[in-house]
Amino acid sequence: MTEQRRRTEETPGESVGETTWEDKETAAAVPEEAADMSELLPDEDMMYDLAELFRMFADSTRVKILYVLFEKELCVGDIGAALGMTQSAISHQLRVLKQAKLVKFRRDGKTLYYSLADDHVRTIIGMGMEHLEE
Amino acid sequence: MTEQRRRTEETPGESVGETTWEDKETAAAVPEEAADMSELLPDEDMMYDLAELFRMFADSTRVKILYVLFEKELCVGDIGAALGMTQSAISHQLRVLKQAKLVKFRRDGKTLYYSLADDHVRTIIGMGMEHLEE
DNA sequence: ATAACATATGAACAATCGTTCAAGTGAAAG
DNA sequence: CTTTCACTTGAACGATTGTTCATATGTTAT
Repeated sequence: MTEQRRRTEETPGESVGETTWEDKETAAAVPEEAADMSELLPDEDMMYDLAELFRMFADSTRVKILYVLFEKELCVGDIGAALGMTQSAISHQLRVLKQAKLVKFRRDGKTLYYSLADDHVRTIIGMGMEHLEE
Repeated sequence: MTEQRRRTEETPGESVGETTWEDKETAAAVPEEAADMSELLPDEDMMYDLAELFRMFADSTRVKILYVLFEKELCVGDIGAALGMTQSAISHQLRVLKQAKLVKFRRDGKTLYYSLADDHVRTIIGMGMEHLEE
Protein backbone atom coordinates (compact mmCIF):
# COMPACT_ATOMS: atom_id res chain seq x y z
CA MET A 1 0.00 0.00 0.00
CA THR A 2 2.81 2.45 0.63
CA GLU A 3 1.63 4.84 3.33
CA GLN A 4 -1.90 5.68 2.31
CA ARG A 5 -3.45 6.51 5.66
CA ARG A 6 -3.43 10.24 5.73
CA ARG A 7 -2.92 11.14 9.41
CA THR A 8 -5.18 11.37 12.48
CA GLU A 9 -8.05 8.98 12.08
CA GLU A 10 -7.80 6.88 15.25
CA THR A 11 -9.95 3.76 15.51
CA PRO A 12 -12.87 4.96 17.71
CA GLY A 13 -12.92 2.08 20.23
CA GLU A 14 -9.27 1.68 21.14
CA SER A 15 -6.92 4.44 22.03
CA VAL A 16 -3.88 2.74 23.54
CA GLY A 17 -3.54 0.14 20.82
CA GLU A 18 -2.74 -3.15 22.59
CA THR A 19 -4.69 -5.29 20.16
CA THR A 20 -3.25 -8.64 21.22
CA TRP A 21 -2.16 -7.66 24.68
CA GLU A 22 -4.53 -8.26 27.59
CA ASP A 23 -3.15 -7.20 30.97
CA LYS A 24 -0.62 -9.76 32.08
CA GLU A 25 -0.29 -8.38 35.58
CA THR A 26 -0.48 -11.78 37.25
CA ALA A 27 2.70 -13.62 38.22
CA ALA A 28 4.93 -10.56 38.51
CA ALA A 29 8.52 -10.25 39.79
CA VAL A 30 10.17 -12.08 36.88
CA PRO A 31 12.95 -9.60 36.14
CA GLU A 32 13.58 -10.02 32.40
CA GLU A 33 10.28 -11.35 31.04
CA ALA A 34 7.22 -9.58 29.57
CA ALA A 35 8.23 -5.95 29.03
CA ASP A 36 5.56 -3.44 30.09
CA MET A 37 5.19 -1.58 26.79
CA SER A 38 3.16 1.32 28.17
CA GLU A 39 3.90 4.92 27.26
CA LEU A 40 6.43 4.11 24.57
CA LEU A 41 4.01 4.10 21.67
CA PRO A 42 5.03 6.88 19.32
CA ASP A 43 2.74 9.78 18.47
CA GLU A 44 0.97 8.83 15.27
CA ASP A 45 1.03 12.29 13.70
CA MET A 46 4.64 13.05 14.48
CA MET A 47 5.75 9.70 13.11
CA TYR A 48 3.77 10.30 9.96
CA ASP A 49 5.24 13.77 9.49
CA LEU A 50 8.73 12.40 10.05
CA ALA A 51 8.22 9.76 7.39
CA GLU A 52 6.81 12.38 5.05
CA LEU A 53 9.87 14.56 5.54
CA PHE A 54 12.29 11.73 4.92
CA ARG A 55 10.33 10.66 1.86
CA MET A 56 11.58 13.87 0.24
CA PHE A 57 15.14 12.55 0.51
CA ALA A 58 14.17 9.03 -0.48
CA ASP A 59 14.55 9.50 -4.21
CA SER A 60 17.91 9.94 -5.88
CA THR A 61 16.65 12.55 -8.31
CA ARG A 62 15.44 14.73 -5.46
CA VAL A 63 18.65 14.23 -3.50
CA LYS A 64 20.66 15.20 -6.56
CA ILE A 65 18.57 18.30 -7.07
CA LEU A 66 19.07 19.35 -3.47
CA TYR A 67 22.75 18.53 -3.72
CA VAL A 68 23.42 20.72 -6.75
CA LEU A 69 21.58 23.51 -4.94
CA PHE A 70 24.09 23.26 -2.09
CA GLU A 71 26.48 25.56 -3.89
CA LYS A 72 24.24 28.08 -5.61
CA GLU A 73 20.77 28.79 -6.89
CA LEU A 74 19.98 27.32 -10.28
CA CYS A 75 17.24 27.49 -12.85
CA VAL A 76 15.23 24.46 -13.94
CA GLY A 77 17.04 24.07 -17.23
CA ASP A 78 20.46 24.07 -15.61
CA ILE A 79 19.43 21.50 -13.03
CA GLY A 80 18.12 19.31 -15.80
CA ALA A 81 21.35 19.72 -17.72
CA ALA A 82 23.44 18.92 -14.66
CA LEU A 83 21.52 15.75 -13.93
CA GLY A 84 20.99 14.75 -17.54
CA MET A 85 17.25 14.77 -17.15
CA THR A 86 14.18 16.29 -18.74
CA GLN A 87 13.02 19.75 -17.76
CA SER A 88 9.63 18.23 -17.09
CA ALA A 89 10.93 15.59 -14.70
CA ILE A 90 12.88 18.22 -12.80
CA SER A 91 9.92 20.55 -12.66
CA HIS A 92 7.70 17.82 -11.24
CA GLN A 93 10.20 17.10 -8.49
CA LEU A 94 10.77 20.76 -7.76
CA ARG A 95 7.07 21.09 -7.17
CA VAL A 96 7.21 18.31 -4.59
CA LEU A 97 10.23 19.86 -2.91
CA LYS A 98 8.55 23.25 -2.96
CA GLN A 99 5.42 21.86 -1.30
CA ALA A 100 7.63 20.33 1.38
CA LYS A 101 9.26 23.76 1.87
CA LEU A 102 12.70 22.38 1.17
CA VAL A 103 13.32 24.72 -1.78
CA LYS A 104 12.21 28.22 -2.66
CA PHE A 105 12.42 30.18 -5.89
CA ARG A 106 12.83 33.65 -7.25
CA ARG A 107 11.84 34.94 -10.68
CA ASP A 108 14.12 36.81 -13.07
CA GLY A 109 12.45 37.45 -16.40
CA LYS A 110 11.23 34.13 -17.70
CA THR A 111 13.70 32.21 -15.62
CA LEU A 112 12.97 30.77 -12.18
CA TYR A 113 15.93 30.37 -9.87
CA TYR A 114 15.57 27.69 -7.23
CA SER A 115 17.52 27.48 -4.00
CA LEU A 116 17.49 25.61 -0.70
CA ALA A 117 14.81 26.87 1.66
CA ASP A 118 16.89 26.48 4.80
CA ASP A 119 19.98 24.89 6.33
CA HIS A 120 18.22 21.84 7.71
CA VAL A 121 18.38 20.34 4.23
CA ARG A 122 22.15 20.59 4.33
CA THR A 123 22.30 19.15 7.83
CA ILE A 124 20.05 16.20 7.10
CA ILE A 125 21.86 15.23 3.93
CA GLY A 126 25.13 15.73 5.76
CA MET A 127 23.98 13.32 8.49
CA GLY A 128 23.11 10.77 5.84
CA MET A 129 26.51 11.09 4.20
CA GLU A 130 28.22 10.71 7.54
CA HIS A 131 26.32 7.51 8.15
CA LEU A 132 27.36 6.10 4.78
CA GLU A 133 31.03 6.46 5.72
CA GLU A 134 30.67 4.06 8.66
CA MET B 1 8.89 4.19 -11.80
CA THR B 2 10.11 4.85 -8.28
CA GLU B 3 13.86 4.46 -8.34
CA GLN B 4 14.44 1.30 -10.34
CA ARG B 5 17.93 1.81 -11.63
CA ARG B 6 19.99 -0.29 -9.30
CA ARG B 7 23.37 1.51 -9.05
CA THR B 8 26.60 1.48 -11.02
CA GLU B 9 25.72 0.53 -14.51
CA GLU B 10 27.43 3.43 -16.19
CA THR B 11 27.06 3.84 -19.92
CA PRO B 12 30.12 1.89 -21.16
CA GLY B 13 31.89 4.82 -22.85
CA GLU B 14 31.90 7.29 -19.98
CA SER B 15 33.41 6.76 -16.56
CA VAL B 16 33.26 10.10 -14.76
CA GLY B 17 29.58 10.50 -15.37
CA GLU B 18 29.44 13.66 -17.45
CA THR B 19 26.74 12.30 -19.70
CA THR B 20 25.57 15.50 -21.29
CA TRP B 21 28.38 17.80 -20.34
CA GLU B 22 31.21 18.60 -22.72
CA ASP B 23 33.67 21.18 -21.33
CA LYS B 24 32.16 24.61 -21.81
CA GLU B 25 35.36 26.56 -21.26
CA THR B 26 34.86 28.88 -24.24
CA ALA B 27 33.20 32.32 -24.07
CA ALA B 28 33.76 33.11 -20.40
CA ALA B 29 33.40 36.42 -18.51
CA VAL B 30 29.61 36.88 -18.72
CA PRO B 31 28.88 37.46 -15.02
CA GLU B 32 25.28 36.43 -14.48
CA GLU B 33 24.34 34.46 -17.60
CA ALA B 34 24.79 30.76 -18.43
CA ALA B 35 26.12 29.28 -15.17
CA ASP B 36 29.11 27.02 -15.71
CA MET B 37 27.71 23.88 -14.09
CA SER B 38 30.99 21.93 -14.15
CA GLU B 39 32.10 19.84 -11.18
CA LEU B 40 28.89 20.22 -9.27
CA LEU B 41 27.22 17.17 -10.65
CA PRO B 42 26.69 14.75 -7.79
CA ASP B 43 28.27 11.31 -7.69
CA GLU B 44 25.66 8.93 -8.98
CA ASP B 45 26.39 6.11 -6.53
CA MET B 46 26.59 8.26 -3.45
CA MET B 47 23.32 9.97 -4.32
CA TYR B 48 21.69 6.61 -4.85
CA ASP B 49 22.97 5.28 -1.53
CA LEU B 50 21.79 8.41 0.23
CA ALA B 51 18.30 8.01 -1.19
CA GLU B 52 18.35 4.34 -0.24
CA LEU B 53 19.26 5.22 3.33
CA PHE B 54 16.56 7.86 3.65
CA ARG B 55 14.04 5.48 2.11
CA MET B 56 14.34 3.46 5.32
CA PHE B 57 12.96 6.42 7.25
CA ALA B 58 10.36 7.23 4.62
CA ASP B 59 7.65 4.94 5.97
CA SER B 60 5.81 5.66 9.20
CA THR B 61 5.76 2.02 10.28
CA ARG B 62 9.54 1.82 10.02
CA VAL B 63 10.00 5.13 11.81
CA LYS B 64 7.71 3.91 14.60
CA ILE B 65 9.65 0.67 14.91
CA LEU B 66 12.93 2.55 15.16
CA TYR B 67 11.38 4.98 17.60
CA VAL B 68 10.17 2.33 20.05
CA LEU B 69 13.63 0.80 19.88
CA PHE B 70 15.10 4.10 21.09
CA GLU B 71 14.49 3.12 24.69
CA LYS B 72 15.19 -0.60 24.81
CA GLU B 73 15.45 -3.77 22.78
CA LEU B 74 12.14 -5.44 22.00
CA CYS B 75 10.91 -8.67 20.48
CA VAL B 76 8.76 -8.79 17.37
CA GLY B 77 5.55 -9.48 19.24
CA ASP B 78 6.02 -6.54 21.57
CA ILE B 79 6.75 -4.17 18.71
CA GLY B 80 3.62 -5.37 16.95
CA ALA B 81 1.61 -4.87 20.14
CA ALA B 82 3.02 -1.39 20.67
CA LEU B 83 2.15 -0.32 17.14
CA GLY B 84 -1.10 -2.25 16.90
CA MET B 85 0.11 -4.19 13.88
CA THR B 86 0.52 -7.77 12.73
CA GLN B 87 3.61 -9.75 13.60
CA SER B 88 4.00 -10.44 9.92
CA ALA B 89 3.95 -6.80 8.91
CA ILE B 90 6.52 -5.98 11.59
CA SER B 91 8.71 -8.89 10.62
CA HIS B 92 8.73 -7.83 6.99
CA GLN B 93 9.82 -4.33 7.96
CA LEU B 94 12.41 -5.59 10.40
CA ARG B 95 13.95 -7.57 7.59
CA VAL B 96 14.27 -4.42 5.51
CA LEU B 97 15.76 -2.51 8.44
CA LYS B 98 18.13 -5.40 9.15
CA GLN B 99 19.34 -5.45 5.56
CA ALA B 100 19.98 -1.73 5.82
CA LYS B 101 21.99 -2.38 9.00
CA LEU B 102 19.81 -0.06 11.01
CA VAL B 103 18.76 -2.75 13.49
CA LYS B 104 20.40 -5.87 14.86
CA PHE B 105 19.01 -8.77 16.83
CA ARG B 106 19.90 -11.30 19.47
CA ARG B 107 18.24 -14.64 20.14
CA ASP B 108 16.99 -15.82 23.55
CA GLY B 109 15.18 -19.14 23.31
CA LYS B 110 12.52 -18.76 20.66
CA THR B 111 12.40 -15.00 21.08
CA LEU B 112 14.35 -12.56 18.93
CA TYR B 113 15.24 -9.25 20.54
CA TYR B 114 15.76 -6.38 18.13
CA SER B 115 17.67 -3.20 18.87
CA LEU B 116 19.12 -0.19 17.05
CA ALA B 117 22.33 -1.03 15.22
CA ASP B 118 24.04 2.27 15.97
CA ASP B 119 23.52 5.84 17.15
CA HIS B 120 23.24 7.34 13.69
CA VAL B 121 19.64 6.19 13.63
CA ARG B 122 18.94 8.28 16.69
CA THR B 123 20.78 11.26 15.24
CA ILE B 124 19.04 11.17 11.88
CA ILE B 125 15.55 10.86 13.37
CA GLY B 126 16.49 13.57 15.84
CA MET B 127 17.48 15.86 12.96
CA GLY B 128 14.16 15.21 11.29
CA MET B 129 12.26 16.02 14.47
CA GLU B 130 14.23 19.21 14.89
CA HIS B 131 13.27 20.24 11.39
CA LEU B 132 9.59 19.64 12.07
CA GLU B 133 9.67 22.13 14.92
CA GLU B 134 10.63 25.01 12.63
C1' DA C 1 -0.51 41.04 -32.58
C1' DT C 2 3.09 36.78 -33.10
C1' DA C 3 7.04 34.14 -31.99
C1' DA C 4 10.35 32.23 -28.99
C1' DC C 5 11.64 30.78 -24.67
C1' DA C 6 11.33 28.93 -19.71
C1' DT C 7 8.69 26.44 -17.05
C1' DA C 8 4.34 24.17 -15.30
C1' DT C 9 0.81 20.75 -15.51
C1' DG C 10 -2.26 16.61 -16.64
C1' DA C 11 -2.91 12.00 -18.01
C1' DA C 12 -0.93 7.62 -18.51
C1' DC C 13 2.18 3.95 -17.73
C1' DA C 14 5.40 0.71 -15.58
C1' DA C 15 7.70 -0.09 -11.42
C1' DT C 16 7.80 -0.29 -6.55
C1' DC C 17 5.97 -0.50 -1.96
C1' DG C 18 3.55 -2.22 2.37
C1' DT C 19 0.09 -5.11 4.13
C1' DT C 20 -2.54 -9.38 4.37
C1' DC C 21 -3.05 -14.18 4.27
C1' DA C 22 -1.43 -18.71 4.35
C1' DA C 23 2.19 -21.65 4.92
C1' DG C 24 6.92 -22.45 6.45
C1' DT C 25 10.91 -22.60 9.80
C1' DG C 26 13.00 -23.62 14.16
C1' DA C 27 13.45 -23.79 19.16
C1' DA C 28 11.59 -25.39 23.59
C1' DA C 29 8.21 -28.16 26.34
C1' DG C 30 5.28 -32.05 26.89
C1' DC D 1 7.77 -38.13 18.67
C1' DT D 2 4.15 -34.16 18.66
C1' DT D 3 2.61 -29.69 20.07
C1' DT D 4 3.12 -25.05 20.98
C1' DC D 5 5.26 -20.71 20.58
C1' DA D 6 7.86 -16.88 18.20
C1' DC D 7 8.97 -15.61 14.19
C1' DT D 8 9.97 -15.73 8.98
C1' DT D 9 8.78 -16.11 4.23
C1' DG D 10 6.25 -16.06 -0.34
C1' DA D 11 2.62 -14.74 -3.27
C1' DA D 12 -0.89 -11.54 -4.20
C1' DC D 13 -3.22 -7.27 -4.09
C1' DG D 14 -4.16 -2.36 -4.04
C1' DA D 15 -1.95 1.99 -3.48
C1' DT D 16 1.62 5.11 -4.63
C1' DT D 17 5.51 6.80 -7.16
C1' DG D 18 8.54 8.94 -10.95
C1' DT D 19 9.04 9.59 -15.69
C1' DT D 20 7.39 10.54 -20.35
C1' DC D 21 4.71 12.86 -23.60
C1' DA D 22 1.77 16.34 -25.00
C1' DT D 23 -0.20 20.52 -23.87
C1' DA D 24 -0.79 24.78 -21.27
C1' DT D 25 0.87 28.97 -18.94
C1' DG D 26 3.41 33.00 -18.58
C1' DT D 27 7.18 36.26 -19.87
C1' DT D 28 9.97 38.80 -23.07
C1' DA D 29 11.14 40.32 -27.66
C1' DT D 30 9.79 41.57 -32.33
